Amino acid sequence: MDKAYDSKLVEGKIYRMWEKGGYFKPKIDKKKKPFTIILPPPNANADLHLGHAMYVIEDIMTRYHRMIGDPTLWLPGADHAGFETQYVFEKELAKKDKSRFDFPRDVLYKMIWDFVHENRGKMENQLRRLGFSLDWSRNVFTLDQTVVTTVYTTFKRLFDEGLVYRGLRLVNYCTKDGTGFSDLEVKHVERADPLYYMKYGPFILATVRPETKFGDTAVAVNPKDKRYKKWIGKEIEVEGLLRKFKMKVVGDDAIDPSFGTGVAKVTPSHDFTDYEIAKRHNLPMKQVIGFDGRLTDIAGPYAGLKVKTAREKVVEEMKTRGMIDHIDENYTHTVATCYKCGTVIEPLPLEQWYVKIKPLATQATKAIKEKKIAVVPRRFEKHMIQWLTNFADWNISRQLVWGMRIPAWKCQSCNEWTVTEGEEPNQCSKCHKTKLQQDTDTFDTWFSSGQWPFATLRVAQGKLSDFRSNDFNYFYPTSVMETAYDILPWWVCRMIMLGLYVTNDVPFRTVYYHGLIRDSKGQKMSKSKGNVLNPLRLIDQYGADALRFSLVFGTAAGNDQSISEDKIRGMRNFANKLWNAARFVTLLQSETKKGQQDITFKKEMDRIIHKVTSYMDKFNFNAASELLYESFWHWYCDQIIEQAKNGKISKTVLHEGLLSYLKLLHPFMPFVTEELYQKMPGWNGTPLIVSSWPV
RNA sequence: GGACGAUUAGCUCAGUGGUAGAGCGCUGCAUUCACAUUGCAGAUGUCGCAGGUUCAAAUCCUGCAUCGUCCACCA
Repeated sequence: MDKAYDSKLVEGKIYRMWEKGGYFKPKIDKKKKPFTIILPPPNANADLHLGHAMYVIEDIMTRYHRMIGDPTLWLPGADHAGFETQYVFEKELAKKDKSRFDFPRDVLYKMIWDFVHENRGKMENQLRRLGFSLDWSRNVFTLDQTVVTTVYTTFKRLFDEGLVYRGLRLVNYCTKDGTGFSDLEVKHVERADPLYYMKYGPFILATVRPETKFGDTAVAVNPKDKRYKKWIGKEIEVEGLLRKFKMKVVGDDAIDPSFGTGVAKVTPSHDFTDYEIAKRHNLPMKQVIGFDGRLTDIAGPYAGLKVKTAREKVVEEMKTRGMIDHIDENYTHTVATCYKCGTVIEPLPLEQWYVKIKPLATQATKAIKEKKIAVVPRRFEKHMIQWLTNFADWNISRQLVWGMRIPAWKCQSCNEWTVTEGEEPNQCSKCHKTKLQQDTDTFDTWFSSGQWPFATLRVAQGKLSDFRSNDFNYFYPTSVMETAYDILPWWVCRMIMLGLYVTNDVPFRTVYYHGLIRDSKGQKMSKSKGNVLNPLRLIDQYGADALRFSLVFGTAAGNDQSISEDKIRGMRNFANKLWNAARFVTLLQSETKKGQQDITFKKEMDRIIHKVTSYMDKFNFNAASELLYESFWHWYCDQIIEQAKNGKISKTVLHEGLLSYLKLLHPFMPFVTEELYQKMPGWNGTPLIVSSWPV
């Protein structure tokens, strides 16, 4: 054996041995309760980042349960990541001076498909480099036909039961990316913008968006506001930029008398509050901003201008015509922006598919409150219930090509929608006419990933070999969902809602949240900041075991952590310590002489085994790793090995102790422990990964 | 405006009722001893602040401060 542990010589070889040996596949035993984790599917076309390495917690659980004898499945997958991927692909197109509009839909789809599949293997090999014991024979892609069919079936059932409906309302629309979003994809940022006090008939009113004035259909005041009470219900005459026009005054509680002058213009097509006011007062809608982010014909000479330019021109013209009273230049407010590209989100009126959330969320909340799903750490239970209580109906339509096209066809005669489980209908379900046109939109990616736990396990449904068709019945509900807390509303809550709806059972019995990884200064890692640490580089330099151990050591569940290379180096040293302790033990000649401290040693070893096991069962991997590190280094190595040199501990007992440590440490540091286990004298030929946990 | 988290050794963080902990760093000593990716010895903290509960509080309660995160339609 070499004097130092060299991870490069070991990791590839060991992983191939595991994979070839089929050790990642569960041994199904109907009499035993399985342990199941579904890996949160990384984007198929993107490299892993350090955050993905936190899934090591799932590998720790998986390896532990495999060793205690549970039929254990950790199922891998890849996400087509609709919007994210199309966004990246469009950037690639832009480099070649092309855009998505240069290609027919099916050609574009094919191009993105190829793009994704060229990159897909990369991510999967990175998961292997981390040592993840995923059952690759069950690998699933979100666009696999069986998954698509499952998602379509759910959509149809939701539609048939009135839980999905077509609605025309204001949508969060990014005019740059050309798609609408759900509320969650909107990022609110604080910003300073001029607040224009403009003359509006008999009033002066404040607005940051004078360019939308062509879409005004009323003026609103608070009904309790004494200053304006007499105007409510009356019509006012306003000198506009285009012409003189008449405008109704309505009283509405949404108006805050203390803001501005207490008078607001109502632009129902471009403001959520105004839209609500319009609904209450039956006001017409006038769309002045188009989906291209330019003003429509309603804006007369300003038509065709982009919003920003239009605002400047409108303000300029109003200034020269004395229509602006004054401008508050120090006004700060929050603006809705696209979470991806930062463009200001325009609320625009658009017909979309919505999931009625209330009935689904009620079920989900009930399941959490009744402890059908345990939440680790506990504090996130409150977050989840808050989210479930506050969710608005979910817009699942996206104006994208990359994704599952919505299986809904609109009748050209009666305008009714026919929804199927994917097959093209030959007639309208209402009027039976045959001229139908499919919705051009695709599903929000989260609508499909929200069904991931059962969609993955149902993947075969009798179509493939037998052992897989029974997966759903055997492995569902899954044991643990382990993910970063930042996708709690996007993903976890939706999985619970859709899981309960479709399967009548929770999708997982426990949800464990890990924190985010930040750089050594505590800042969020991002490509633009240039502080991203590549997990592969760290693995190359320190070994996968060291990286893995440093991610769980000293990290409480749900807390963010700053990663530092110093820490990883320290854990590499620990792997090396393990290596050398094992080297020492293997160098010993076997003998049967008893040592006077043997009993005491065994007792302490038992205590450690018991403690670590109990920590594992309680999801306290941090405590387990610390106890193992501390006791192995400073007790087993510093004291026991020294005692063994003096004959106080027998060599047999020392050897047994080491075997226990290799087993206990295996979930955390699978490579070095496996390598050493197989080097131990008297190894019986069974790999450590499928050996039994010490008791 | 609301919610949540953090505040503990120089740095990064564990610890949730019973005499303050780890990693890294620091100081001194040790080198043909399994390991210098090492060993031995050592220093360092009124556990954010102020009250309260308790025989006992870093830990529970109340209030405050600072930092951070998420949410929220003030035009």
